[in-house]
Order: sequence, then C-alpha cells, then structure tokens
Amino acid sequence: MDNSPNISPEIPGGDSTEQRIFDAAHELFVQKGLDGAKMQEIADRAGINKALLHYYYRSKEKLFEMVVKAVINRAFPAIRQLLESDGPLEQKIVRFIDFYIELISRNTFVPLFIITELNRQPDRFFETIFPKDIPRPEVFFRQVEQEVALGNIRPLKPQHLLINIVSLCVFPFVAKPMFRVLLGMSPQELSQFMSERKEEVKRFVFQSIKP
Amino acid sequence: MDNSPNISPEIPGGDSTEQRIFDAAHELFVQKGLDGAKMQEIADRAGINKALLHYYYRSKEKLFEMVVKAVINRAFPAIRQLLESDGPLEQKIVRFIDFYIELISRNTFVPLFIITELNRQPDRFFETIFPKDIPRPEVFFRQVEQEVALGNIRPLKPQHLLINIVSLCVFPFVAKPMFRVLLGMSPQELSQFMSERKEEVKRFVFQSIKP
DNA sequence: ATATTTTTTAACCAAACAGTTAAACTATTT
DNA sequence: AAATAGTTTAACTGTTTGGTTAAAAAATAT
Repeated sequence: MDNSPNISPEIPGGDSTEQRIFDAAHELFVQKGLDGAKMQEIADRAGINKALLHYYYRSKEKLFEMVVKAVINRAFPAIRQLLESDGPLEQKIVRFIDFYIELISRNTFVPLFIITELNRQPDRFFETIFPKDIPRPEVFFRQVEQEVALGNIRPLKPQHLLINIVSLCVFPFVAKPMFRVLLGMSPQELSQFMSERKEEVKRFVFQSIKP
Repeated sequence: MDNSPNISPEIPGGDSTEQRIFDAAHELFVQKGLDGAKMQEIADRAGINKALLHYYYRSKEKLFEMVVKAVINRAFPAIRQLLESDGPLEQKIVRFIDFYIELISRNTFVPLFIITELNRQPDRFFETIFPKDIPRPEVFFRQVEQEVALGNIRPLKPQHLLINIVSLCVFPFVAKPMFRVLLGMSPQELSQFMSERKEEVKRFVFQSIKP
C-alpha cells in the first residue's frame, strides 16, 4: 500500500493491548507533549481502562521516555544513513532533500517534539536517551571540503550547508500554520504549494553552492 | 545600554506588581507552554503570593491569552515593517536577514511558542488573538516578480523565496540543541559558529537567486 | 488622626490527575 | 475440569493544581 518513510510507533507486537497503548501514547505525546497529554486520554484512545496503562507501563514518565526513545531512534538513523552513504555529493543532496521532505511532511509534529524535549532536558539526551550512534556527518563534511578545494562549489563551511539544507526541508512544514497566515493561503492552496518544495529546495541549494 | 530588537513583555507599567507578574508569566509560558508553567511557579518568580495572580489576572487562561497576544503583537509588526518598507530588493533582504537573525537569536523560544499555539488552537488565532493587520507581503512579492521579469534574478515564486529566507534565519536557532548534537559542537563552539550565520545566510540567498 | 481604598497574605476548597488495590474475568496449561 | 498465569476492570487514594475567601497590612484620601 504505502511503504513511504514514516516516523511512527513500531515497537514489538502487532495489535496487542500493549501495542495499542503505546501507539495511543505515541500519538498524544508527540502532539501535546508530556504535560499536555493526560493518562486518561491515552487510555481512552487505546480503548482501555486507565489502570492498564500502569500495568503495562509503570508510570507516565516511563511511558513518555519510551516514546521519546522510539521517536529519536527512528528519526536519526534516517539522517545517518544518508549522511554516511556513498555516492557523489550532488546525488547525496538530491536524495537527502527528497527523503527528508517526504519524511517531515508525513510527521510534522516530530521535529517540534524533539526540539521541545531537547530544550526541556538537554542532559538526559546525551546521557540516557540518545543512541550511541549519533549520525557522524564527517564523511559528508570532507566530501564538501573536497568539492570546494576542487573548485566545483563555492567556498563555504560544510556545517552551514548541512544546517541550511535541513532548515529548508524541515522548517516550512513545522511552521506551516504560520506561513499559512503570512501568505494568506487556504489549507488547500498551501498543500499544493508545499508539494512544490522538493524541487524548489533543490534548485535553491544547488544554485547557492555554485562556484 | 542595549536597544537591540527584543520580543519581551512591555505591557503598560514599569516595575509594578502587575507588571512583575506579567513578566514572570511571559517568561514561563513562552518557555514551558500553558500546561508546563504552573501558577505557583509564576507567583514564585514574581516574588508574590499565588492569590495575587488571581487578583490581577482572573484565570490562568486569561493570563495566558494576554501573554500570547503580547508575543504575537511584538513579533509580527517587525516582519510587517520590513516586508512593506521601501527600498531596493537587495537592501530589503539584507536588512531582513540582519534584523531577523538578531531578533530570533535573542528570543529562541518565541517561534516555537507561536507555532505550538497555532497548532493547539488554529481557529482562535484568526478570530480573536490575531491583530487585523497581519503582514501583507504583496509589496515584497510584486517586487520579486518585477526583478524576475527584468531578468535580474532567476525565475522563482516569491512565496518560496520568503519561506526560504525565514527558514534559514529562524530554524537554526530554534533547533540549536539538535544541531549541537548533529555537529558535535560544544555550546561555545556552536555560539561562535552561529554568529557567522548573518553573513552566511546572505551569501546563500543572494547566490541562490542569481539569474 | 480617621476613614477608605488598595495591596498582600495565609488558609482553605474543589476538581483534575497520576497512581494503587483487590477482585473478576479470560485464556492457557496440567 | 482444576489450577495457573495473564488480562481487564471498578473503585479508591494521595497529591497537585487552579481558584476562592476573609482578614491583615499598607497606602491614600478626608
């Protein structure tokens, strides 16, 4: 049916109660945050009693942490693979933009969720939550530096390039409602407009790194 | 001392109790959101008793709404002025980037706060909270179309240009902790690096719109 | 000084909430 | 079918939280 990239809960089981609870928690925590999502609401959405939450997942904090880990562990390996993969720089950038815009447009709340969590408890991330295999963009960086040295692209720090690309891919979707206001578009118009972004971002980026 | 642009509470009074309460609420709501910030915490930060909050501001909801309005009404006129001002396109873009990066780097939580609120209650914004004078970027849009027609810049929809510029200015600061992880930098290194962004974004944008 | 209004506080209240308990119900094993 | 382990529930508990009240203290007016 649809094997597009998607950051969604996919812990162990299939349709078990445990799984349904986790899915409900995942959806509500990502949308409303730790304080915004209530245990009763999670129970209702999972179609079970509140006490069951505590039977399967000891506390709200524990459940929340599991959700955070699940989100992180699905979001970062995606970046990792792309940054560390082989192939010429241009191809890599094209694939990154295509994949990442696809990913974010299907999971608009996830970046906001991750950023909020990183702000809320920065230390926890480095100590416990984060996987040991954070994407190491050095391969990508060296590749950019090489192209600069060869004169194929203009001089720029690869870190800026990475930040710029990610910003152009992610922010428009995160801030979609804001841009809707700013551009005065209807939801339909905006969706149509957003579907152009894959190509626009590519043009924008490639033009901007020309020598 | 410091007359840089700053989105901060500046409702009526100076150092009155009422003002101190509002300032405390502003700070905590922007950082922690409606559910995350507690009334007791606001009272503590303002250095007063909790009951005083309800003496000056009837309910949490009311106080929150005032904070939201204050944030919105300081963030948007800033954009408005720049989008509707006179002057050649290039100058306008330069000023916009300088001003906006300065603004956001001093108020990193504000964009996140606005976006979260827009997601939480999209209707409220259009009905009550939003000022009637939303920035109308048509002047800017027509100017871009003109430059395209003259062949001074490559063909592109002005809406994409605006979104791209805003994304490049705002997102790196909003997602600072995420980039810290991704780039493996210390807070000091990252701050140093971020200070380069004004110039980098300008180069990136101008290069990308060349014919 | 006395009265009056504004400001501030401690103590209290009711609702919402995370979490607990003990019992019942179901499915599986023996 | 009896025992056992796994699953689900209703009812309860203690804490947090938004909000109230009544009275004291401070400031202002008469």
